[in-house]
Amino acid sequence: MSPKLKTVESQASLGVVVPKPGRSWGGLQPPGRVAAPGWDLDPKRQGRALPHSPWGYGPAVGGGFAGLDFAPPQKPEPRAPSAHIPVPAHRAPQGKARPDEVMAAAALTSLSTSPLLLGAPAAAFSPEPGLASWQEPLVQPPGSYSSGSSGDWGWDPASEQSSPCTPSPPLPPEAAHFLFGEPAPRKRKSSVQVLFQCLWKRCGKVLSTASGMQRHIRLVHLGRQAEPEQSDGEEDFYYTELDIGLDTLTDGLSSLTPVSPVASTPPAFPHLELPGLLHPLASPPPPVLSSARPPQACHSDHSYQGCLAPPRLEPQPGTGRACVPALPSKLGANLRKPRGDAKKCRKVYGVERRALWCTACRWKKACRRFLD
DNA sequence: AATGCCGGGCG
DNA sequence: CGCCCGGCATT
Repeated sequence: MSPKLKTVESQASLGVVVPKPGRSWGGLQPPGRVAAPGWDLDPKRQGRALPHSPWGYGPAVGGGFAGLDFAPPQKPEPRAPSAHIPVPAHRAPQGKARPDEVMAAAALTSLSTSPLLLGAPAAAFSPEPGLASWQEPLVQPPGSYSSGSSGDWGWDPASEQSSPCTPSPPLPPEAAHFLFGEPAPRKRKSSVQVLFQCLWKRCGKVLSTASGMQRHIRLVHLGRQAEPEQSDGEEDFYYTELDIGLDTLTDGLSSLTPVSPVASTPPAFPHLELPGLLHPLASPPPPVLSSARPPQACHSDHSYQGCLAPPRLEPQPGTGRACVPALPSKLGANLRKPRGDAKKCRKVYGVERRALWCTACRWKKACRRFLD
């Protein structure tokens, strides 16, 4: 009879995705990245049936939500946000190393633990090379501004108005650390920064810690005040992780080749909470470019991981294109937009996870999540 | 071939 | 409107 049973899909996605009435965006992402579990769907024809359980990422997660009748997800196993990345506690100096090696090792060890050599921030990371350390208390110098929000920073593309430039101090060294790499100075290579992005409809807030994100969701969206302890874990459902290739960032930031002259208005990436750094585009003329703002860490290509354009960076649809100073709007020309090179939902999530795309993308419209 | 998305159709 | 897709420009 009916050729396509699209209703099935929509219901499936909506039903599953929306634990609460009124919310429709179901950009939920399985814990951890791309586990791409049982999506045995055929992206081609097939009426794009969704996988049997869009968010049932395997039993490992506790299989809380596989059906339509799902209730607020069972706490899917306290997702240790960045617990993956097993950092060997320490490369224990081998007993039988050559003397010089031992020396080197010793030197390194002392280096990494000596506060003196590291300047101030020593306090920020525990002696134990830890993710744990940065996850929570990071970005918070012992005695300085410790406002209500206990230690997670974040920036909020959507509710920008709140305070684009929170009265924040010059940017403590810790922050720099955070920006440029990892919390702990060691653990150099192939590092991945994990951020947490709120998936609530028009929010998109990004925080550095899962706990912070949970709190955000709990308070702002769920309107609860409950103690985190007695949370039922529903918040988990409303945010996702963003992986950010730090290497990319570091590269970009440190070795800024004097390229990308004008126009290139790359999406600022999340951690640039620095008031001035943010909004290279939305803000008026660059108040002189002293030596300040680096062109930006990534202006194209492979660095998209670090450039996940924060959803909705633009101030308002109404104001028209206040940004993009140059670019003599060749709009007159019927030409389409040159096709921004920002990675769109499709690329980011892949066809298989179409359900995670923004609506626009799903409808084959201009992507609204990763604006150019 | 894959992507991004305009233009347009349908309920 | 929301939703979807044909089809075309781009990559």
